[in-house]
This record gives sequence, C-alpha cells and structure tokens, in this order.
Amino acid sequence: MDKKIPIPSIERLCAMYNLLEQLEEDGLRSISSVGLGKHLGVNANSIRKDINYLGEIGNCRAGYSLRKLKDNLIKNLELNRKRTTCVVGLGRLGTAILEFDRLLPSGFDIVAGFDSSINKIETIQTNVPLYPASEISTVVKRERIELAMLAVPAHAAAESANRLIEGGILGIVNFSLAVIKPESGVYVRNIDLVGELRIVSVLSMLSK
Amino acid sequence: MDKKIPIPSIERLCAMYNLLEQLEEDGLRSISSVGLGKHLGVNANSIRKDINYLGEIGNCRAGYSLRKLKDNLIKNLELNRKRTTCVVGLGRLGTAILEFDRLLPSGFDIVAGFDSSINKIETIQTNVPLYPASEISTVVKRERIELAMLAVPAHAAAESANRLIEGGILGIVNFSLAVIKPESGVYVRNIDLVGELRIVSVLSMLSK
DNA sequence: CTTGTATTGTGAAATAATTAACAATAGCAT
DNA sequence: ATGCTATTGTTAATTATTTCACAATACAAG
Repeated sequence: MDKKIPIPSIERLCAMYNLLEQLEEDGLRSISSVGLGKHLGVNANSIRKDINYLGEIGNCRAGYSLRKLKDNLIKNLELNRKRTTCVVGLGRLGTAILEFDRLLPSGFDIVAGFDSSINKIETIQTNVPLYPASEISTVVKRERIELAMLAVPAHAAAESANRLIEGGILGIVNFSLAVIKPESGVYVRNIDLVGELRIVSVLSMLSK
Repeated sequence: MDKKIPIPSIERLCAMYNLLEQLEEDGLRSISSVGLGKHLGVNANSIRKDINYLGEIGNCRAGYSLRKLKDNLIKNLELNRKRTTCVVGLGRLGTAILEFDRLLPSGFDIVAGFDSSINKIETIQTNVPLYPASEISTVVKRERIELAMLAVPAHAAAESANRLIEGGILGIVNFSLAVIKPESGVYVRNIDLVGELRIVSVLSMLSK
C-alpha cells in the first residue's frame, strides 16, 4: 500500500468488489470504467482514479479484466485474509447476523457471540460459542478477535464498546443507536436504520 | 428550507437527532457544540455550521437548548411527518425489520411487506399486510408508500427496485448486495454488512 | 455595574474530493 | 499494414467540505 487511499475511494472499492463478483457470475470477462460507474452510480473518472490507487492494470481498448481487477483488489485491500469477528447483543438483529450465510464465504468468521442475558446464551441454537457480556474483553483477547458487530440496545452500547476496546478490538460495525467514536484508533462504522430512513426521507423532500 | 444543506451535514444532523433524544432522557437541558462534537466524533466547528443551516438558536454562553434544537431539527427536516414505508423481501432480515419496534415511534409506519414466496406471505405472523412481489408497484401506488426497505437476495434487487420506482417510491434503503443507483430522482442508501466489515477491516489495516 | 469567560456565528483559509480534459495506447476493422 | 476509436492514466480545474480564527455576545461572579 504505497499511496494513501482516500476513505471515499476505499468505500467505493469495497462496493466494487461485490459488483465484480456478481459480474463474474454473469460470465463477464472485462468491463470499462464507464460500465463500472453506471453500476455503482459513480463518475467514470472517479472509478479510474480509485482503480489507479491499486496500481495500473487497465487495457486502453478493452477496459479492465475482471479477474485481474479482483485479484488486485484482494491483494491491495487484503480481502483474502480471514478475519475473526464476534457479535455483541443477541436480539433479533444479532441472531440474524449470527446466521447470516454470506459472512464466512467473505472471510469473516464469527467466533463468539455475547449477550448480557444468560438465558439467551443457553437457549439460542447455534454453532457459534456464546458467552456472557461480562467476558467480552477476556474472550476478545484470548481468541484474538479483530472485528465486532454491535447490536445491543442504546443504553448498553457504550459499555460494550469499551469492553471490546479493552480486549483490543480493531474495528466495530455498530448497529446500535448510540454513536461511538472513540479516539483509541478503533475504527467504527455506524449503521442506523432509522437514521438512514431519515436521511432518505429528508433528501427526497429537499428535491421537491 | 432556505439554503441548500450539504449532504454530510444532513447525515450529521440526523445522527444528532438520535443523540438529542438520548441526552434529553438523561435529563440534560442544554449542550455546547464541543459537547455535541465529542459525542458524535465531529469537529465542533462543523457542528456549529450544521446547526446554523437550521437558523440561529444558540446561546453564546450556555450552548444549545436541547428542546429548541430538537424542535428546530424537527421543523427543518420535517422529522415529525409520518412516513409510509414498506419492506421488500421477508427473509431473516426483512422479518426482523417488520418487527423492529423503533420504526413507528420514529414516524416510519410499515404499511406493507412483499415477498416472492406465497408460502412466506401466508405463514409469517405479523400485523403488517403482506403481498406477493408481483404487486409491488400497484400497492405502492395505491397506498402512496413513500419509502422502501429492500432486503432481497442480490439477483432480485434490481427488479424489485424497478417495481418500487414504477410505483412512485421516493427513497430506498437497500440492504441487498446489489448496488442500485437509478437516476430517476429516487434516493437510495446502500447498507451492506459485508461491505462495512471490509471497510472497517481495510481501515484498521492501513493504520498499522 | 463591571469584568471575565465560555461559547456562538461566520468569513476566510486550507484541505479534500470530484469532475473535466486530453494525450497516449492498444486492439479492431478494413 | 494502417488508420480509427474506445478507453485508459493523469494532470489540471473545479467544487465541496472541513478547519481555523476571531469578533460578538450573553451570562456569571464579584
């Protein structure tokens, strides 16, 4: 990773990876920056810029070879590296995540689930080992868990996050209401359905 | 809505709204831009700029009154307006959304669920009226549904989106793998767990 | 009443990201 | 072969966003 890749580019490149897998399934072998841009809703110039952060690979006439592009993405973003993950909070959403079958094929291995309710831990049927929330930091440390998906109620979010950080977590995808933004070098992506609905709602109003 | 509010500001303001509700619950009456910034992980200057898009309300010494600020947000972003919504795709995630109890209090009323499997439509227990996917556009039109949450498998996403657009949907929150970015004035927010994990993963690598 | 100070609102500066523009190039058609 | 054209890689221009900086202000304390 020679040059610093801007965060928006990283986001687009990650989205692009999904797209490439689909296009490959459809039997496509190559695609142009314009084609990619159409699919991703992004200007073709940006696409080319983004791809050039990975090192040059395009073909002046035929665009980008899907395979090469994908390999390059994998190499540069280390997308082949297996990641250990955990789910904190085993409500409706948490359990849906536990069973989500696209995680493992994408390299994200859920090695632990946590909940503050012992009852839940004992009754939920799953292959993933479950632990009480009090053990978050020890388990994260012991199993060297790298990423966490946080799906707890708002009031519990801050404490759960702190325990994860204590355990040395590298990144958190946060579905809970509370916004976590620690300065400890832990990367947090907040996903909030209500917030997203509001944003869509506001944007669709403004255009009227 | 006099001036054009930048999209990043709208995103922050929507996140802020959540925070304000929590802070009010905690009994707080007012807060400074620095305080808000700490909570939201954002520079205080940005916070002030964002709030100023709503019109001036701050107090030079005591910061912002939570109540006033919230009212202002509600007024400017029309957050009090009830929104009709629907869920397309009633798998694990879709049904979790159907039952998600924070939507209605936030003004998002789910008035329809769709799935291509008649079997699912007949067996799922819910108060929300369910319809086959083939009726998406007619139901969206008839019920004047404004926003959709799309939780279908990747291969079905494009078609579902088209039917929603046909029905006159204003915005879509898309949880499915496929990236939808139509030019039809429909706002789409893509939410992809695997993509978010990848982003977090990449960002946490880069910092090493 | 006056002074001190935390805090806002905002214009200007700096940074970041997107878009435009185009020469260089590699394949295709003839 | 030879020229034509789609497409890249990349520099420059534009636009957007964030950060800085500070005068204005409103409250608190004495």
